[in-house]
Amino acid sequence: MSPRPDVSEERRNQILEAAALVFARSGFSKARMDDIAAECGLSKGTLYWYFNSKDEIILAMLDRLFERELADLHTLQESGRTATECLLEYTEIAILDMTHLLQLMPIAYEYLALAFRNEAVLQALKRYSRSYFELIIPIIQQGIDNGEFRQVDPQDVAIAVGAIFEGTALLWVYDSETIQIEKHIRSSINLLLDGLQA
Amino acid sequence: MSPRPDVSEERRNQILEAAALVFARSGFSKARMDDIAAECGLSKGTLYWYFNSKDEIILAMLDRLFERELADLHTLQESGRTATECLLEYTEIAILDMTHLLQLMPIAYEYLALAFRNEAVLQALKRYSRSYFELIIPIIQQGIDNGEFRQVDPQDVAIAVGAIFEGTALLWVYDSETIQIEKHIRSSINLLLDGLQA
DNA sequence: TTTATAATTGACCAACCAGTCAGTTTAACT
DNA sequence: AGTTAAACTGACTGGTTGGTCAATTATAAA
Repeated sequence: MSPRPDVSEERRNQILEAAALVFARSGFSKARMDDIAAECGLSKGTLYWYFNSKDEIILAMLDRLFERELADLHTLQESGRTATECLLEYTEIAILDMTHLLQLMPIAYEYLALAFRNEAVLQALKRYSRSYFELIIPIIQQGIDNGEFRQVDPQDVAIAVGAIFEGTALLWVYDSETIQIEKHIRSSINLLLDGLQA
Repeated sequence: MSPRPDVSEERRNQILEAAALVFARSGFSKARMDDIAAECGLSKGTLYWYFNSKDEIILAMLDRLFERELADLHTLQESGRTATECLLEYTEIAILDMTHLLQLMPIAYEYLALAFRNEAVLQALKRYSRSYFELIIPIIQQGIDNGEFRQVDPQDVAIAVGAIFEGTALLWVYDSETIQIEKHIRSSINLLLDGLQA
């Protein structure tokens, strides 16, 4: 029945990959559909065969980005180690993700701006955020339970950790000469961990 | 010699005020010059009398935003109090600024995205960032010198503090139901301060 | 081969909007 | 009252670009 093999998945990936590049280079609004088409070696018409609009491409691309990052975080194994070790490994994974995504950073911030005006984007962010908390709060709770950390609100700590990750990346945009993402995320997390010792 | 009184300052303010509203509402690119004109009750022609382009309005508006915030931070008096007290007061001022600027938050993130592609924007961010460090590092240094804090790198701490401010605001965008900016900035800063005690 | 249809193309269109400018109004100074 | 020039207006234009679609191509199945 299908007179040609189904290349939908391949094409969609191809398009989203190209879109990420072009959006990072020019920003969401300055990026033209023709640019994306050129970048992935397809025609504009084909983009519209696989996506209904420019906005749909933006949304799909960002969903994909977050999905990947969450997948990485879930590689974190809680095998018998201490909570401190878990948090430190978590830190290394997050740093790795971040350095991979450096070139896509501008997109992340446009996405945030978008969240104020687009319910779908906001929901995606919320899902991502909550997955993060579900992952990290139990680790901290465990640290408290086994006497490794003093009595603190695990949610407060999780938020502090998250704020350090996101905030350091943000400060790096402010001044990439002064801020070294890897070094300063590590030092901030360590300062925090020091304050948690029982 | 001037056949009419000089209203330049007044007009420029009026335009920038309106631009902030419209940009926050629609985003930089969707916002039309006609919208800004309508918002401030002037004609499009008049906007171009005071500014050469839409971009120039964006730049001026953001300079203004940062200028104000820095001015607020400089109200911080270091009069004889402890470094801890200084940092806590600093925190309260930053929280106050942030809650005032909540509705302008989307602009802040578009601005960040812009920084990757616009040297002028990047420079403005860098200036702002460095003013912040010049303000806060000495406070921490003082805390170390008088034995209030243990031996740490003051710059590392300053970066951690900054990351907590910016990062918490960012997490709030992710999930404003879970994150309470005021409460969680305070709790994170306190966790950090705990780790600094000598 | 022929057929059927999914996949692809790119010229084209219509809407949009930053920026222009010829003309009008206002108020300080004669 | 008249003169001057800054301040202001808004209809208009030209370049741009998201989205369309009639035509074309590729390929699995008959």
